[in-house]
Amino acid sequence: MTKALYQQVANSILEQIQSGELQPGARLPSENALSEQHQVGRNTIRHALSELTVKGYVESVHGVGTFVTETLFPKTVEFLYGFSQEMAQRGKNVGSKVIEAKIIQADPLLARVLRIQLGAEVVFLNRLRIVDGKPAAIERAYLPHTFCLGILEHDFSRESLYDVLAVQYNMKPDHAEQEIGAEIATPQVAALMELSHPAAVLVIHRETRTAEGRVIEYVESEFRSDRFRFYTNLKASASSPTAIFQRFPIKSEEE
Amino acid sequence: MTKALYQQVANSILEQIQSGELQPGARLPSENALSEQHQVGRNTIRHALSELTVKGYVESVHGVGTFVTETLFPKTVEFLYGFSQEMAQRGKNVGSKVIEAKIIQADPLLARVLRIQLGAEVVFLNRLRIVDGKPAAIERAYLPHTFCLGILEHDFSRESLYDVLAVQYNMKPDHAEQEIGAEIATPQVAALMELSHPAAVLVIHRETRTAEGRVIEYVESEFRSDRFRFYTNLKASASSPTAIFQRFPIKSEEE
DNA sequence: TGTTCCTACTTGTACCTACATGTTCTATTA
DNA sequence: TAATAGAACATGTAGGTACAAGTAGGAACA
Repeated sequence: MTKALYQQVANSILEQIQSGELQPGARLPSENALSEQHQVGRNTIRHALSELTVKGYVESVHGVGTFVTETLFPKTVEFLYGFSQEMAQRGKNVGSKVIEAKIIQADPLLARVLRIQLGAEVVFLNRLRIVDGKPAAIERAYLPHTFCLGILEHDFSRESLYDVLAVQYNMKPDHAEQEIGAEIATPQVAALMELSHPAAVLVIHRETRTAEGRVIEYVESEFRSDRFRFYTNLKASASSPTAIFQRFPIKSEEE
Repeated sequence: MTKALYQQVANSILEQIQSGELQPGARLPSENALSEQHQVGRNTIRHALSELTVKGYVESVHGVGTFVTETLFPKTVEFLYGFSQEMAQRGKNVGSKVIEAKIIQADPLLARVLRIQLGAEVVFLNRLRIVDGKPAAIERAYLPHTFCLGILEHDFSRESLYDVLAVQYNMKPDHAEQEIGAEIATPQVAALMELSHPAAVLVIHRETRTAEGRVIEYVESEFRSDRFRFYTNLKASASSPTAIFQRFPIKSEEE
């Protein structure tokens, strides 16, 4: 199964960019030139360039040409790791305490988010994350059980969820979308994180997917706002990851 | 100057979505049907749908149809705009109330962030942002005065700061870095935003730069957490800086 | 009853033409 | 010399055709 022509062209150009053959700011050959080079129609070239534009690799200027994007910041500003890797990379000492780990049934929210049927089995993993000996965050992860049968036999106070998923189930997280909000910690959450009431926490909802687009997990978490900030780069030219918006209310603690 | 046909079509469909005429999950007419309805070629329809797909409003399924997106997380491919443009694009009615606008002297933090000398003149603009008639955010912007002499003569309850910077001073924001945190609103902030105490707010610190890397402004803002979330895409493709980390403490209310 | 196959319909890919619009540079003109 | 007009070339828009590929439902058959 060979890929579509426009993807081949896009890959070819992308390789030239990533190999340094095409430097940032460099001008690509014109669409007509590319059309001749690759022996495909101009539409196909435009399709390929459109893909690269959406992904932020190139920019077109009407009447002038198409250029490799100049990135002050590395293009993909954010990267996706599990909490453990993320913290380990920062030289932090990470621990986890499993509060709850069980199979539950998908409620309407979970069914919609995980793209599974209402009532289907869902792995529920509720952990307190500990950084340098102090409570830092609470993470409630929901995974479709079909993808990871028997996963609860692992001890997630020692093992990393993403490691297990990658090694045992060959499910590698590729991209995710998340929302960041602020809330007053509920008494339960405050107690677990040893916060005095009232305290503000960062509330994050995250959908993690594989490269193929399958939803691996949906995570709700609260981070201690005195220990964490989220950091983002914004860009004006290419498509950029951040936005402000109003959405559904973040649902309160379950049960 | 009338817009391009594909944009007209895209807008027409978008209006149907936003008006609720097309519910999330609903199926759009087929491309051929749309082509007949709007009396344009199928290519033009596909161009319009492609735009809507990139912006996350619709999704196409090969062989089945095109549907209004029903993800929890809309794929907002947003750019770096000022607050006004950002909100206007979402069809919100935006207003501003100038709380304070004056020249101050750079304290050590401002001097460091704005890359200017200690004590240099800084434009300070403190605004209450109003969306759809209700207080939504407080924004305290700091700009090096040398870049924008006389800027305070504008009425920023009507004019957009970014518009004035672009038109009058040719300073176009190109990229920015920001931190997102959570805090309990101070009594002053809570009062301005009509929040009952205690309330959690999203605290954002942002450094905005031109394409050349000059710092245009440093902004501190608080957003009502019941009206805003921040949205981010994460990608795992390469390894580079990460999203979560601890930074310098967000300083408390000045004065 | 249950399975298979075919058909109709959908989106996806690929090519073509034509003209509009914006930019840049060159040659002509005042 | 300086301004202008135009040529050449870039991307943008809009339309056409044809076929590939995926899906769903109904008809035919075992």
